[in-house]
Amino acid sequence: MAGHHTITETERQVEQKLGGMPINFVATAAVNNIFRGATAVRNQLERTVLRESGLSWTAFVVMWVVWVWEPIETRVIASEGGFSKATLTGVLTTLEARDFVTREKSPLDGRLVLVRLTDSGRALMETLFPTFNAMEVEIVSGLTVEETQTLATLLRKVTQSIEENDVD
Amino acid sequence: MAGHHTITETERQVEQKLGGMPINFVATAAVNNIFRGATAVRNQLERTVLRESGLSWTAFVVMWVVWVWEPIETRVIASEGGFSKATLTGVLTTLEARDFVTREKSPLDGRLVLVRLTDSGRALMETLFPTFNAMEVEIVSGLTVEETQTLATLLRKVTQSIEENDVD
DNA sequence: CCGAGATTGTTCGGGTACGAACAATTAATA
DNA sequence: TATTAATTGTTCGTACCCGAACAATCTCGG
Repeated sequence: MAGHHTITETERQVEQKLGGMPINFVATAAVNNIFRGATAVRNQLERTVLRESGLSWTAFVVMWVVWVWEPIETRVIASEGGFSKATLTGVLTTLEARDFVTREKSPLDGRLVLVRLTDSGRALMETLFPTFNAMEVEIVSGLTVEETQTLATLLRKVTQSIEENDVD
Repeated sequence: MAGHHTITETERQVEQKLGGMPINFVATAAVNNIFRGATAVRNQLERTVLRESGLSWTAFVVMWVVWVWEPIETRVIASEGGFSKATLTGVLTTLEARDFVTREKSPLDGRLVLVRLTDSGRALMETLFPTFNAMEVEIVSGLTVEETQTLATLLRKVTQSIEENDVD
């Protein structure tokens, strides 16, 4: 399913479209695969483990961060999860309506909102996370432990490099 | 900005939440980093090169696939891009309204729809892709060429493994 | 021929996803 | 202590994003 065309086939086509323009296909391949991998992983997890609980990927990430660090400020959740605060507002509203989390104003800083899991949310994560982790293991089962660690390290380098440049 | 908490800190918290349950943190780290990396890469490209052209990430991917392979059937675009056909319908409608692509029924199979770039769409890609590629190069600039290739290879393995299991 | 079954793109409904504008609150500065 | 500046979460508008249901179309056994 991963693409009907081979890589060299695609490269040949692109080179032809651009005449002699120098294109770095190694960089293109890496970026392409990051995104294709992320989509595949996300869809796989949403279609299997998350399906029965009715959580989207993002909702699960929010639940996980809150579960580990509660009480936690919303700005930290957004930063930790890698999405915007506007997105987080919507997801938190959904999770609150399903009685998985609660929102409360910080007593020390009126601008901040603290998020906690409800008992029901905590119970969900205690059964969901082990199942989720089992699927994560299956997802990287084609890689050795060393390769899995290398993958994580390389991706962390890319992410850090982007986020450092962002500050400029 | 990539997370206020260190990895070991998080692992300690999770282990405490789950008592003695065996969790594979290497798999978790890999999956986390795939997704954080993809989000960072996508946002970076959307905020820089894609911004001025008014294309979203997905719209660009569609444009790119069509540019390389036109005329192309919509089902191939969806498969190649890694998103659902429902998503593609919406994106194609947007791109058609902006006069970047055209849709036409296949003369051989009435169920299929063939997509092509307009002259305007082709002109856009010819100037946009080199710029896009330059940013891709910058994104992986923290990695050596060998590391970049390794990253692509490992991600391809993960994606393939998922998509092979999907068929079952 | 023909009807059951498979395939394709669209529609629909609900849930993200983002930037920009906003009001509330706190911090910084004179 | 005022007044400006910075920070935070929400709202708004627009654009994805997916699964499920659907109509149109093709396939293939009989």
